[in-house]
Amino acid sequence: MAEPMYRRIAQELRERIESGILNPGEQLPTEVELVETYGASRNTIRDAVKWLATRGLVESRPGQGTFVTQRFEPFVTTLSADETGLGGSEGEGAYREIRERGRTPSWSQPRVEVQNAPRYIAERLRIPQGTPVITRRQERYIDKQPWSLQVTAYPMDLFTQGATDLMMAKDIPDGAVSYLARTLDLEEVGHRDRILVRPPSEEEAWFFRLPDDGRISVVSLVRTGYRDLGSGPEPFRATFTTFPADRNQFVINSGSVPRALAEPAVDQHFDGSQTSSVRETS
Amino acid sequence: MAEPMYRRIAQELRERIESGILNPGEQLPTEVELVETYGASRNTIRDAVKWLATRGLVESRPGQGTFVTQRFEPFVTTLSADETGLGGSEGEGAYREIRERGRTPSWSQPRVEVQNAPRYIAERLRIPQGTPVITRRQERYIDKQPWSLQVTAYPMDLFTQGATDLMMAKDIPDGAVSYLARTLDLEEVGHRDRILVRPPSEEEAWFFRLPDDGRISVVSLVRTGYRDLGSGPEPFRATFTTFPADRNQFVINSGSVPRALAEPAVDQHFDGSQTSSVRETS
DNA sequence: GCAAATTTGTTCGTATGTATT
DNA sequence: CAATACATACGAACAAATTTG
Repeated sequence: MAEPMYRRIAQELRERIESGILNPGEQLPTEVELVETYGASRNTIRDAVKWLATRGLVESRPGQGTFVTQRFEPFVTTLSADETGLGGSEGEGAYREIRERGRTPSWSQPRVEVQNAPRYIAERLRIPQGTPVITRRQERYIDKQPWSLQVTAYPMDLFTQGATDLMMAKDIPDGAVSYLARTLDLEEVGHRDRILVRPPSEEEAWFFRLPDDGRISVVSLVRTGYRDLGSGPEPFRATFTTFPADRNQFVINSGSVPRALAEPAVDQHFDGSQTSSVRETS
Repeated sequence: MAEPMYRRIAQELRERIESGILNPGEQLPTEVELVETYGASRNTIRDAVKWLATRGLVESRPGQGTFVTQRFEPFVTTLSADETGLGGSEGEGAYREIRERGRTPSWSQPRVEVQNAPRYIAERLRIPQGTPVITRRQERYIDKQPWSLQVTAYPMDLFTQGATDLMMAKDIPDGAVSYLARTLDLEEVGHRDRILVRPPSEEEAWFFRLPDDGRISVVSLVRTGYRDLGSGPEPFRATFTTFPADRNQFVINSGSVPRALAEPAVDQHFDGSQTSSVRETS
């Protein structure tokens, strides 16, 4: 009796899902059917289903029913560019990687804005909060599915000094970094990537069609690009890219590694091998 | 009337939390108090509180009350080792980074096991599933708080060929990679990191004290190390490290970047600037 | 295009159990 | 042991979304 009834029901449904009796996309019995099957009240059945829904095992749709959640096939992005410029998560290298993997990239026209740097930009560019910066924002798709949201922030200086295309709401085909190299003789001597995981913003949840309970996080990739004016590396751009965490993986190569593009890893927990006994979710 | 009552109540409580009227760790009014405040039934109040709990804003404790969730200060791990070997997420480099940041690392004695390679190991080492491998497993702490779980798998060959310490349940002070270099003249010519985000296993949820609803994911870092026997890079070890996603960030340096260790980034969404109107969570 | 049937969503009331102080 | 606070469970009614006839 330690286990409450709604949990026992949830467990049993869970086993039916994990053993493959109920396949992804399939409909669960309706609430009324479950009431009859388990001899519990409808509220208790609903508690059980909600327990499963919270854990992402099922999704309920009003007027239709409750369905086993569909998993996405993960997409792999290589953060380190190789000698040929393949990968790197940005610009043409990223799109080439997608094509190399047999899929089709597409992207929106950039939206350009001058805004007063909020904290997360100011910190990266080492400027006071509120300083005007140019931001270029783009939605990126794979096979027409929303894949990532990208925003890059540049100090206004770069525009003043002649990089006028930064303010144009059109693609820079060879990438903004090489445009800046061409135009201002500005060389990116290095960059630093930060990776963090956080709940989606409303905009992100909407764009990626994530459930509105924040259960699925986004991976936020922040790349700061540095130039050197003689006194050490100084940031001149910050790129913020977000990816839904449930269908993206990232790869970083270092030194000599196999030539082939990395395949998705099995997205699977490595539990305590044979050590752990049948410990159930308590 | 479009918005159900429990959502309006949840919204109002949420605003009280986000505006700082209710601070992290503080207790919410009890259910009975909320019943009086909002003139709703206790079940409706509970629905509102559950809505907040699902999103990780509050946590309920039986017999005590409901409290605003405490956030952790993020810890930053540098995945790319610098010239001095600082960082790199493994072995002494990782512990040096922790000390450099003014915190204290500790770790468990490794647990060594010979097990039949499950799929996620077999795929990395490119061996058939079920082949025996040596696994070394370690818990790692920062300031006594659980920080990460690490498992490294090696092919049995390495042991057979003389790397007998791999099977000893004691620390290899300078790291297993340099031990293998010393003993077998095995050079790691490169490695590939994979980063993915997934719900915690039961063991992980327990070790990291994560809520049991799987709301907080773990970041899984998979590093495959390669050697070269003349026919291109071949994997000889696979290290799986998991970190709770809500309190860890990762940094990868490339080229010339500032010397100082990277500080945590503001873990904050960049919403559609001024574009988005007052769209509420629907 | 509409009405009926189906299915989940919201809300109330009530009673009892369990954990903590 | 008593008081407090959240957890579980039942029953009932009506609302809202969707599909079907």
